[in-house]
Amino acid sequence: MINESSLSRELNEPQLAAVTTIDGPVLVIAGAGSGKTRTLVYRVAHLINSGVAPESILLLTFTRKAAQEMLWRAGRLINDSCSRVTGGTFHSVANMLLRRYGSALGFAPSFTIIDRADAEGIVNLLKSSLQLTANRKQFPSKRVIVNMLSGSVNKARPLSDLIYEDYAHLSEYAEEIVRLQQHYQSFKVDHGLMDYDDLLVNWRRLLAEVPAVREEIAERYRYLMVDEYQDTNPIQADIVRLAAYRHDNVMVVGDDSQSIYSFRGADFYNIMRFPEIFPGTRIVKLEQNYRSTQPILTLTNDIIRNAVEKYTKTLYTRIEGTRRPQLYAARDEKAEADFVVGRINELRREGVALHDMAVLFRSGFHSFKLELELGSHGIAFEKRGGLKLTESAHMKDVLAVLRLLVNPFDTLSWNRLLLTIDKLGPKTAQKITAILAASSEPVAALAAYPGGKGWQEGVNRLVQLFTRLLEHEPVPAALCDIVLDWYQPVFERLYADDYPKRQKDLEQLRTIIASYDDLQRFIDDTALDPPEADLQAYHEDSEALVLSTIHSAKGLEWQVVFIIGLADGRFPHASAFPGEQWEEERRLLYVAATRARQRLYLSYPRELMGADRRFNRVSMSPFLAELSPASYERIEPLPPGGDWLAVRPMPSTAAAAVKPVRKKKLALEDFSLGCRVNHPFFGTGTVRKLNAPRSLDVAFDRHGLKTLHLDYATLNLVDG
DNA sequence: ATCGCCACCGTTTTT
DNA sequence: CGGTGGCGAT
Repeated sequence: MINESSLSRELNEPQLAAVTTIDGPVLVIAGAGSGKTRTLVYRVAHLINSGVAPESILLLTFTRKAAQEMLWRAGRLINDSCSRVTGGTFHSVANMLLRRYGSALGFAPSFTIIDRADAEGIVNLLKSSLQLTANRKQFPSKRVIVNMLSGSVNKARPLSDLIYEDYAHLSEYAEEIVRLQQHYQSFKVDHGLMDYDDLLVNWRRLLAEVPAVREEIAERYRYLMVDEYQDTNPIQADIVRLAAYRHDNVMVVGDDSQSIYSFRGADFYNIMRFPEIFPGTRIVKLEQNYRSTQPILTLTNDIIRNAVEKYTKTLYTRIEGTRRPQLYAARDEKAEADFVVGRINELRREGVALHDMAVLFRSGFHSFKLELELGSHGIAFEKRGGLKLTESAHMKDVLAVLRLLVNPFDTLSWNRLLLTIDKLGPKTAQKITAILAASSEPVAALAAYPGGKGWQEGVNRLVQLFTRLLEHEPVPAALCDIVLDWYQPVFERLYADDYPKRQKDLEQLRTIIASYDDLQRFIDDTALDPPEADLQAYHEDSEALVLSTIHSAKGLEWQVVFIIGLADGRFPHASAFPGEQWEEERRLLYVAATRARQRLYLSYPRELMGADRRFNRVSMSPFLAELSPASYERIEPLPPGGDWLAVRPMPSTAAAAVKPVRKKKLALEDFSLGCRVNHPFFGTGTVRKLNAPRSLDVAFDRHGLKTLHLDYATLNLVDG
C-alpha cells in the first residue's frame, strides 16, 4: 500500500496533481529528466491502490521494455506484481487485439508480422516483376521506397502528395511508385503479411468500423496511459480518442522538445491538440529536472532556446555541480576516438563504472573508428541500435521455417528457403513460390513440383522437413530442434568461412525458443521486439560501455555522456534542409545532451574522409556554433597533464610527417604465407592468404582475420 | 537462361 | 557489412 505521506515525500506538487487525478483527461507536459516515468508509475500504483482493477488499465509506452520496467516498479510500490495490467507498445497491443478481434475485419488470425527487411524484399520482388527499372537507371532504392510508403501511411497523406512535397526530386517516378504501392498492398493481403503500419491502421479500423468491438475495448480498458506522446502519429492519436470514447480517462505524458520521430509520422502537435480533442483536460507542467547538474542544464536550455518553437519552458534543477560541459575539437576521427578513450580511462581510475558511461552519435557508422580504438584498448562495449540477433542471415533462415508453420502462404519465407538450396537461384525460386502461393496446400505443391537436375535433392529435404514438422506435436523447442537438424548442413555450406561464430547464435535462439510454449507468440515477439545479439546485454551487471545512436538512447540516462561527431554535415544530417527537419535535428541534440547526469563531453573531428577517400576540413556543427561560449569549456587539442597521452598507441601522425621520409610501398611479392607482419591498428599477425593483385588476408593475434589492401594499409614485416 | 563468385561502393534515425 | 553488377561456368 502506498501511504499518502510517502507519496508527497517522493513527488512534487504538480506530479502529485497528475497522479491523484482519478477521472478525466490529463495532459502532462514534462521536460527532460523531470520524472515522467515516475509520474506514470505512481499513477498506476495509485489507481490500483484506490480500487481500480488492474485489468482495466492499459499502459502504452515507446518500447516494450519500458512498459515492463514501469510495471515492475509500480508492483514494488504496492506489493503487487501488477502483472494484470496490460502494457506494451501501440504495435504489440494492436497485434494482441487483432489476433482476438481480427475476424471482425475479415482476416485470419494467422497473419505474419513483417519487418523492414521483409518489406524491402517485397518491394524488390515487385520492382523486378513490374519491370519498373527497365529503362531507368536512377529508380529510387527500395529503402527509400519503403520509407515513402510508410511515411504516407503515418502522415495520413496520399502517396502522390507526399512525393511532390517531401520527395520532389523523385517526382518523375511518381506514377510508378504509386503503382508499386498498390501492388505492395495487395501482395501483403494475398500472403497474410502485415507490416508495422498495418498493425496501427487495422487497430484504428477495428475501433472505427466495428462498434461492438469498440464498445468492448472501451469497456475493458477504462484507464489509458500513454508515454512519449510527442512521438505518436495521427493514427495513434485517433486510436487513443476512439479507445477512450466512453470514459475519457486518458493520461498522456510528453515533451514537445523531445520530438525526434517526425520522419515516421510523429507529430508533436498532437500534444497541443490534445486539450481540444479531450475537452476538460487538466494540464500539468513538470519543469523541475531531477537528473542533471545545473551547468549541463544551462547548455541544454541554450540548445533548445534557439529552436523556432513557441512552447518554451526552462528547466531548473537542485542538483549541485559546477563542472561545465567540455567541447573538444579533434584533429580527425582518430584523435576524437583517442580523446574519448583517454577520458574513459581517466574516469575509470576515478571510480566511475564503465556502464555508467555512454557514447552517443547521430548515425550508426559514426562510431566505427571509435569501436576500433576501444577494441585495441580492451574496453568492453555494447552497441545499441546495431544489428539485432534476428537480422542476421542465418537467423532469418531458421525463422522462415517457423513462420511457415504458422502461415503457410508466407511467400517471402518460401522464397528465402528455396534460395538456400544449391544450384537454385532467384529465377527458379520465384517460379516455384508463385505456384506455392496459388495452391491450397503449399507443402504438397512443393513435393509435386517437377525438380531440376541439380536441386531436386534440396527440395526433397525441404519437403521432408515440413512433413516431419507437421507430424510433430507443436512444441516450439522440439520443432526448433527439427529445424536445426535440417539446417546444419545447409548452414555449413552457406557460411563455410565463419559458421562456428554463427552457431553460437543458433544455440542462443534455441534457448530463447525453449521459454515459449506457443509458436505464434514467439514469432510475434521476434518481429515486434527483436532480442539483442549480445549475450552480455542480458546481464544487468555486465561491465560494458554503451555506444548508441541518439534515437536508441531515448528515455535513458548515464552519469557520463560523450556526444561525438558534432561536425557540420554529420550533425545535422547532410540531407536535412533548414525548416522543420533542421529543427528536429536540433531537438535530437537536445535529447542527447539531456541524457547526462554529471558530466557531458562534446566533440567533433575537424577533418573527415569524404566520398572518394579524400580528406576535407569540416567545421563544428551549426548547433554548437550558435551556443553561448560561456555554457561550455573548450579543451585544447593537447590538454596539458593528460597522462592519457602516454597510453596513446603509435600515432598515425606518421601520415603528417610522411612526405619526406615516405617508405617504399611494399608489394605483394614482399610477403609470403605464414610471415609475421605489423599493422598500426591491429598489431601483429600472420599472413594467411595472398590475393591478386594487391590484397592479402592476415590473421591478427588480437583482432582475428582481416583482408587488407596494400594500397591503403601500412604493413611492415616483422623480423624473425 | 540461370547460377555462383568476385570486386566494389555507400551507409539517417526505427516501433 | 549488404547490395549490386560483371563475368565465366553450367
